[in-house]
Amino acid sequence: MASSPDSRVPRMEDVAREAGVALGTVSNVLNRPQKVSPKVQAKVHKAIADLGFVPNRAARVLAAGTSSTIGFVVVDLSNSFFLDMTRGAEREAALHGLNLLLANSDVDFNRERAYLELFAQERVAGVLLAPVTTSQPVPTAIPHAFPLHTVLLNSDATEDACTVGVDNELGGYLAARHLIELGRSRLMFAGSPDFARPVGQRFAGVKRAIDEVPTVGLELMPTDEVQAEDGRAVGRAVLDRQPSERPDGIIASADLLAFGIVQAFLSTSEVRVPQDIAVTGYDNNRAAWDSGVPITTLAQPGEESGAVAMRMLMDELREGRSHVHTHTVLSPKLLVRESTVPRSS
Amino acid sequence: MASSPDSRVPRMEDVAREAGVALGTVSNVLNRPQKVSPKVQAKVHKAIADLGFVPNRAARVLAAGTSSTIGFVVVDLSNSFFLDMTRGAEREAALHGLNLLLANSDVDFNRERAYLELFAQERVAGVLLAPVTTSQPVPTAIPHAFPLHTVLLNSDATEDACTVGVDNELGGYLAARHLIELGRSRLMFAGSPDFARPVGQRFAGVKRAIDEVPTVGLELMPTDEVQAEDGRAVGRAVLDRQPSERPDGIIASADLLAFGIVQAFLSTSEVRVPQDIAVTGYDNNRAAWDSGVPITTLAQPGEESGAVAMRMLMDELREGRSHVHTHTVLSPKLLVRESTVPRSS
DNA sequence: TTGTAAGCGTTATCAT
DNA sequence: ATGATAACGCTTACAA
Repeated sequence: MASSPDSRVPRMEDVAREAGVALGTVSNVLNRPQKVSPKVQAKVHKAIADLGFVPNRAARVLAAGTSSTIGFVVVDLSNSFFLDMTRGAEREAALHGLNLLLANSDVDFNRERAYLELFAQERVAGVLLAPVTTSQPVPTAIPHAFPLHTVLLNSDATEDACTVGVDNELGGYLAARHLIELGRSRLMFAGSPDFARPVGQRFAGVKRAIDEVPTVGLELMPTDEVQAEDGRAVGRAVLDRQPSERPDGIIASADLLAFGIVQAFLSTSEVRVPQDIAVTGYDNNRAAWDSGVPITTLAQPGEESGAVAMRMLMDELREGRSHVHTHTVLSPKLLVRESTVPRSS
Repeated sequence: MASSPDSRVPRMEDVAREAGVALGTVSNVLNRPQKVSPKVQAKVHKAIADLGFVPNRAARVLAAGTSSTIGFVVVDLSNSFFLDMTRGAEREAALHGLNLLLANSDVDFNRERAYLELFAQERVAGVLLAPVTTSQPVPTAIPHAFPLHTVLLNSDATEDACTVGVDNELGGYLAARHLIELGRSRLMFAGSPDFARPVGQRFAGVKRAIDEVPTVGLELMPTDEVQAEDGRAVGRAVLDRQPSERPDGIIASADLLAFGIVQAFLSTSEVRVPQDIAVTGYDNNRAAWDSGVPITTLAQPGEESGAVAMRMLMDELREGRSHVHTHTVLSPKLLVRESTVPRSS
């Protein structure tokens, strides 16, 4: 048998023949409809439908030298902050006829690099990167010397790329300020400032707020990670102390951490939240929503980050050589819930 | 100016020249290393590194006619069941040198179709699809007559494609059976069997269990959606009744629903969970984990679904014309937690 | 291993 | 609009 006689994938040439027009006309119908009369367009579209023609993007990218897809490498899709970013980016991309493809690095630096490499090979128009964060100042932005237009999300300003970040120092400050205004004076910060750069920044903000009020003290309670389990450990450690030795306000560096802390307290009747100890989280992570006691947190503008980043990327693509990297810093918003202020009803 | 004199993107030809070998040899080094001597390979790799050469996949796909990337269109990445699928699929793909790109349809049928179309245009090797579920028997599997190898996840068997699903009827049965064995006899099913096919199947399973025991009654409590808010509404409705009119066991068709129900009960002291009313959820969704009272649920094998689906897809790709669609049904597992059985300690 | 060359399915340009 | 044709960057086959 020479080759299956059936169903070869139709090409533009086949569509042209079927519609009785020139190949170039089919291409025009698809890419520059305004250059083709409505009657001819109709014929072409009918032929496309009849044949089940699906344009070949590989050929398109190769010939045109440009792609209309954007790649987004995300550090952790299970965190709603990052998932929200993809929503914002996607919405913005759709407005401009761009497609968004996702890759989950899952907090694995090697996978992050592999996906960036993949997108580079695919010659996507550009990439959005919410990088694996470490305690390093700059997250080793773009791996190879390849001209891959990249916007960094949830990142600090760097010379290598446009960035959009959230003011973590401010977030820490707002959390501490909130507790201080509620009259708390023995604060505890749960989390390790060295764990990741954002955590260190939040801690710095907390310290700034504390330094403004001499009567307020701060204690650091390091944790291994920032999961609920680590929070429960913190909670138990606090419960093991004499009541007079306990803090009256805890600033957790992540929602899941706060969640675990609250959970540990709720499992006993020794400590009431927030009456005895108020607790704040960070991220407004839906995975920690609606816990027994809703947790006061700092909402990170996820969708906005994604949308802003996508716009910055489009600017960069449009500007070409004359482009100068820019940096946007968005502000977190304090969401007061029952873990710091009892329900008023 | 003719064209920017600087940094043109290097091609294989440039690598070949730099390394002092033939173009075909560079291609071989990349695709069939065993055909090239180690010494030459080293030279080529050095040239690739020096030039910062990044192979062009568009050209590769076009020339070879095959791609090594798989597209995965996911209905709802915020549900950990589906996110787990992507992890399983990715792990399996990586084992065989395939890349996995994600697209989030976000429960939007139009976006689902658009992404499938995109993957078809990209000529990916195949696609995995966790479709938007409706109450229709078959989720209008593959949109166009294009030969896009597709495996459906979280789906019932269909003639059009390979599928891997989870036995929802069994899940409903196991949940009801569990409550019955705990001595509950006035059961309530929260959720609308018509909302989506899986819900209807879970309800059928519940009925089967109920029918096996004449002394147990079942009541249906429809909801609009399956979110925490709908659960709170169910909880309030139950609380509004006389205690004697209340169920002693509630089977929620989703974790968030169960979550809302439990929350409503916890906010009063009228009903204790599980002593007065036991509650089960469905999905083992991490978004509902670690609630005040951990919720008994049916864990869906997410990672396994993804891995199995990817393997089925690879079989399909390998078998070509002789392929016959197959169907796998995985079983959910009952995870007993405190919303049905009080902590033993 | 080399060197050559025929595709792969588009885009884009040209004169008609 | 047409018809023809040169890219685009790679894979693959072939003869040397």
